[in-house]
Amino acid sequence: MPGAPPTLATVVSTDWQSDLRRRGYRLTPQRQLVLEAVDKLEHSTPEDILAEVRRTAGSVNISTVYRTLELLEELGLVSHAHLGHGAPTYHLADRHDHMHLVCRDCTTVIEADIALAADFTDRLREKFGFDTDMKHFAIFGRCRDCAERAADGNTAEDTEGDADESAGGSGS
Amino acid sequence: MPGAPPTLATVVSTDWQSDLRRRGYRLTPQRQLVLEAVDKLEHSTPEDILAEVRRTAGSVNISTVYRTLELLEELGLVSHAHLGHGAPTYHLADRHDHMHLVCRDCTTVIEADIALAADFTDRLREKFGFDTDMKHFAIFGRCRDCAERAADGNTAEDTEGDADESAGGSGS
DNA sequence: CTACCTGCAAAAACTTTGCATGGTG
DNA sequence: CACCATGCAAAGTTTTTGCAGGTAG
Repeated sequence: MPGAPPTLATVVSTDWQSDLRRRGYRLTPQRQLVLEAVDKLEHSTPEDILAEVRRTAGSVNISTVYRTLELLEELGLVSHAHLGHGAPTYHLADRHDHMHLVCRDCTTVIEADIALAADFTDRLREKFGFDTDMKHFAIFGRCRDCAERAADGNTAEDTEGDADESAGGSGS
Repeated sequence: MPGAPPTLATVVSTDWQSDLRRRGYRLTPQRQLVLEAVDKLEHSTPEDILAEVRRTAGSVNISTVYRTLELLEELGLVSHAHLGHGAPTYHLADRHDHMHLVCRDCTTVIEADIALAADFTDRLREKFGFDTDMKHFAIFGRCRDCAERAADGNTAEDTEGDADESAGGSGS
């Protein structure tokens, strides 16, 4: 590998392809495009990914996206998380060592370093022998703005975006 | 009802009915049965609840269960949690002030006191102003047994029960 | 009696599967 | 050129919605 600076895209595109081959899978444009879309979109549902992929290859089918995501996850390249009751969101496994704080009112997703949970996960390990992965499910609650709004004694339903009903991947 | 000892069932059946009426809703057998089923089953999916309700009223429809759960949640009587990627589980809002530690391998659900998360949630409040509800989403990870089994250097797929694929409510 | 509720059926949202064609290695 | 992967369509799950008749109050 001469000269190319190790951007994330490069890092990703370096060895996963041989890994695929080694395991008897094939390298296809669809698989590259799905991986790139996951990389680019950061927290995206299968539908989001399909839309992104179709900007380049319009004929790609949703079932291919599902099959590819499953494969890439098996290879350890991507992971998914549950941020709401809807579709799971996918992201590169490497980047993304953070938790998701999801606001129940406005759907906002705050990304927080998992180090913040270290004491907590230590305690769970001591007490239950439980080895915690804080990244897989959202941490649910209420963000500062919505908490203040609620405390302001107003009854306003305002934004009306029940996080649990639709925490897609649109917002960033 | 005079003299009845305040069992949980009694506590529940005391004032929610007047609350319903006060808000213009009606008291129906279906609603009572759904609430009782949620009480009895503890961590139950809509399907579980339907099955339980039908033991008494065989003609009740699944859509009534969904509508009723939504209503009861609005009234603050029940809550739901996401323990896997599948159906949410419902429980009485009063009882159930604990987190769910869900094992990714064997699907086991450990119930842990939320006090264990106090430091963690305090930190999230300080740092982000985020008011955390640890009960709404599962804490994902690996239980002691499965961790040991994995560490034992065996490659066994053994139990094979991907929690994320089907974390129902069976185990207690 | 009036309005809210329910059961039923159809639709919607999300995923999975079968099969014939096409492209990778 | 052998097989794996894809596109397409159909089916499977889970949840929501429209409607006509039923029932609580």
